[in-house]
Amino acid sequence: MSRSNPRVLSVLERAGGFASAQEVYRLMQREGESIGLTTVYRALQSLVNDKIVDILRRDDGEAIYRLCGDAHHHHLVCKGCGGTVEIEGGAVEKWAKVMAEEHGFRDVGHTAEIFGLCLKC
Amino acid sequence: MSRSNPRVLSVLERAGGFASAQEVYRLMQREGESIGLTTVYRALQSLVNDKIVDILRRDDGEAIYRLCGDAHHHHLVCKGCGGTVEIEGGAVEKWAKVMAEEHGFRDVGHTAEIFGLCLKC
DNA sequence: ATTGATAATGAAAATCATTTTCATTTACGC
DNA sequence: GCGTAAATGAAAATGATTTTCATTATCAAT
Repeated sequence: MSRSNPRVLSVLERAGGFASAQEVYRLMQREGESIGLTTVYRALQSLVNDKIVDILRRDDGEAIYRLCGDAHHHHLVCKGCGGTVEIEGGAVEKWAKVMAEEHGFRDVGHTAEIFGLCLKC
Repeated sequence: MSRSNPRVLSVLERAGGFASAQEVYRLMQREGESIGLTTVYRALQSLVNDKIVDILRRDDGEAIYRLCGDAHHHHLVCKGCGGTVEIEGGAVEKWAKVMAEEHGFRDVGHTAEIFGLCLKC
């Protein structure tokens, strides 16, 4: 019953542990892998069930799948050129943990992103 | 240019300050108000621009619009029931500011959300 | 009141991610 | 080989949201 297709997992890893179903599909196509979009969705769903990946939502509502246990980082995104810088987020981790505990939430994750204009833009 | 339809705002208030566009539309229909779905979307979008309502996402990706005070805050969202708690984010504000400065970014904003399971779920 | 410009409206069509259907193929135990 | 259950994927369906575009309301200036 496990449809956790290893090829899909591998692509997600190579994508930096962060991608939408559509992106995973496009990546595999570009690499010449033969796979259907349906299978990508099913594999990702299965990985979520197995708690190997986390599902979250982008601002536009598209689902993005993130490897669990990924030492996760945050992004500084430039609104001008779209460039991103990975940044350290210790303060955020702590904040999320404290806030969740304070309200009795469990099984918590978080997202945090900073956007602005970089030096060049 | 302000399309912040007061009828839509009123419905959102009466809905407990929390509803999706589709729900607002259905509510207004039920109350015999004549309005188009498109207008509901535009009104809500306008209210978001005017920072009168907040937009966030349900687990299924549907956008929900929520009345908010002017104070910039963050959300603790339950993956189970969709309930949200407004939380204090001083630590995040500081973090965002420091990180942006460190990389020479200007005109910065940020998003930060914590999600998990609340006590009841 | 009439005209004209501008903004608002909403029905219908388009878009796009995601899910479902279903016929076909693959894998595996016998 | 044979049969069965799982996996696959193309195509259709779904559902929220956006776009298009023709119509209507608003309102200031005459």
